[in-house]
Amino acid sequence: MTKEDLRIVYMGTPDFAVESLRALIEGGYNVVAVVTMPDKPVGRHGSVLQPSPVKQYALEHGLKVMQPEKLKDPAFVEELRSLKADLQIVVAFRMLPEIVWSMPPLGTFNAHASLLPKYRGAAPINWAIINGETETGITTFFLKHEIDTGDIIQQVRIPIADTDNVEVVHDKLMLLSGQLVTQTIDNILAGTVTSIPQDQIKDIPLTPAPKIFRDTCRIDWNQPTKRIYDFIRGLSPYPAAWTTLDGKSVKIYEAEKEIATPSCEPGTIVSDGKKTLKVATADGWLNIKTLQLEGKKRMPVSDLLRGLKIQENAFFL
RNA sequence: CGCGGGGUGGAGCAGUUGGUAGCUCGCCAGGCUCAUAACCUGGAGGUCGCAUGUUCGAGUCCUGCCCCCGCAA
Repeated sequence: MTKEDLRIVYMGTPDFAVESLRALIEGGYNVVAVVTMPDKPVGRHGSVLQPSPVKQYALEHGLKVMQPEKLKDPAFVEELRSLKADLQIVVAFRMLPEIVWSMPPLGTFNAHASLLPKYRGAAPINWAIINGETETGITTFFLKHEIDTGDIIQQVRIPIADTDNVEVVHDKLMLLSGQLVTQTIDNILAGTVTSIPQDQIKDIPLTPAPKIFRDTCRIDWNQPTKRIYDFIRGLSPYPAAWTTLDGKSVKIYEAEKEIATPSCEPGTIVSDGKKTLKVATADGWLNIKTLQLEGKKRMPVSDLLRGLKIQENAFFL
């Protein structure tokens, strides 16, 4: 079978998933349909429905788009079956029922943004950075019942620099995932795939990467500098670590570590009123560089300090 | 029609009960200095988001619209 004959159904939703779809289309693969989330309201006020990034790309390229409300819906399953796909590929989508992933003869594989079995779950990039990992990567694996536990096909790894935030790592992995997806297909076609069960990989702590909610993003200034530093970059630019000042929320996007013994309570703000604003932690300081006050735009600390007068004993909570 | 904050010279903000705009910076010119995110002097730059009204007169009040942001999804 050649790649032109191979009938592929692609499933994905956000920007991250567009890159792999693009790699397929530009690589001349035969994508017979794209499955993505139904249009959802986006934004503050309206009930305006937004198509997912994957749907937008698919439409621009004249691909068939399916947006089932429920993946177990018989009508959807029937339509999927009628496509006679040989292979299904999932990137940043959602949990699939067995009836769907077990359908194609060659199976269904997923590209996941971590070095499985580490960081199984919805937010692998965030958690890898939050936990101070120095490397991560992309893993392709065949789907099975439990999420992100399938047999591993291929992996690529990249280093995480101490200064990388989610945006940087996300973009790198996004590009890599496109390459790995096409490589994986080629290997499947060539019959050179030897997938290995994840439980054969020993001596690795199974750090989970669950979906992140707002409560999780609140900064605890009683933590050590390094922990908070990783926490901030692991949530930047989205969903963003936050704290409060005078009862208002403040998102912090960028900070620098400063080693120096704190002489005051964690959370205490020290500022020269011009260029710098630093906060005491359990064992040092964090020099805040970029932040955003509730109702304001994101801005550098120096901009903020031109207008806002920090009080003498101000502190973050 | 989900709740809320905001749109004022290049940046961030003030502007009291309506009477044509101010602060901290930046910028330009000059001065001082070995030097500085230093200091001094002078200067340019705003039809106060848009459009309607009310008024002798509106950034400041009414109405409509556009845009930005926080929460919630």
